[in-house]
Amino acid sequence: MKTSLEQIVVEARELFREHGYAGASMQDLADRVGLKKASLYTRFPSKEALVEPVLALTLEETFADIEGDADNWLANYEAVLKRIAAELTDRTRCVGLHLAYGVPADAPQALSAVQHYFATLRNGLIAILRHALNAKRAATVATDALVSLEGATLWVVIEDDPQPMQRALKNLIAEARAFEA
Amino acid sequence: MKTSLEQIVVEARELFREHGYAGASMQDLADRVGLKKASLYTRFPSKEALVEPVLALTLEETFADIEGDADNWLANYEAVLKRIAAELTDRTRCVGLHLAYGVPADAPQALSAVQHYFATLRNGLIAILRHALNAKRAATVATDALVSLEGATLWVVIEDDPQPMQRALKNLIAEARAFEA
DNA sequence: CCTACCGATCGGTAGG
DNA sequence: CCTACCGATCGGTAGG
Repeated sequence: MKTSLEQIVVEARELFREHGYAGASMQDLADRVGLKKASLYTRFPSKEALVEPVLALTLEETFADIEGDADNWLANYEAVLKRIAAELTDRTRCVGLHLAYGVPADAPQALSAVQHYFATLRNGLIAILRHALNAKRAATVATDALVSLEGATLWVVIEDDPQPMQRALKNLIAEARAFEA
Repeated sequence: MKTSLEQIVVEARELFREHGYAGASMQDLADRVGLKKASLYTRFPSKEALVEPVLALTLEETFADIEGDADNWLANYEAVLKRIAAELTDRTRCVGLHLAYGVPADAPQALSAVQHYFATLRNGLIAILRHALNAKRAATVATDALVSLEGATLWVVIEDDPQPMQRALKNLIAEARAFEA
């Protein structure tokens, strides 16, 4: 059975999420997808080059089937937040955050992939919120929404406690409902 | 000049903060403190054993000169939150969060040190808040305060933007002031 | 897509 | 507190 690119990216994401950039090894990745390590290098030129597709896939999943210009912005906003929260709770850690913390300064491609990931995530939320808020307010609300969801992963990681995440999600949704004039 | 234990712990913390558990190497640590790697092992039996003192030192700094039973709880609460926020902004990353994400499952001493760190941090905040709130409410408020401060490190790390952290701090302090009857 | 290998580095230890 | 070393593993490559 052929090993697809997506299969490799999915497994790489799992490794980055669990072990961080430094802790994820190309040998582990090869074992997971059933290839020899050298064969990975026919698809990806380096470990660093895996970061961009890993985060691109995650963005795709987060915004799949979200119509940015529909006027049911509240439903879209709720859907995206719920997806993010569910992902962080089910998978325990946030790949993006783990990479933001762990990608070394001498991996510029990976660094900019991480920046782009969070910028796109935030911009996606801003675009939805713009239907109810002005630009400045939408930016603040989107930024703080990501702050509380990412921060809440802490308790999932260390105590296996999803309650802070659920509380954050509930508060964010309640806040958004109040925006509807 | 003798290399003190504290010097080693301080530098180990810097390495864990910057590179995470897996990315921090004992050789780097030895170079930083001016010892040969083997000499580190006369003080600490393993890399894993560094985690506990690193986090203990951080807790000490966070709660230094805070009198838990004074009735100026609001000043204490503000002081502790400001210290945490300043530390996270100045040093860019949170050691505790980086370790929470990165400590491997086969390092049980380190894992429990991380759990203990966040439990103690939260309990310290709860003890202060108990002067104004009941137990359940104090626990929720303390947990969510840590969530927003830790989450705000994201933007410090990736965009070098301290504003979400400042906003989180301001909101938490405003919230606390409202608790005063 | 493989076998086989590279130099570098990892955490940790022997022995003084 | 050092020199010198251990086996294991790292990211990556040569050559087919």
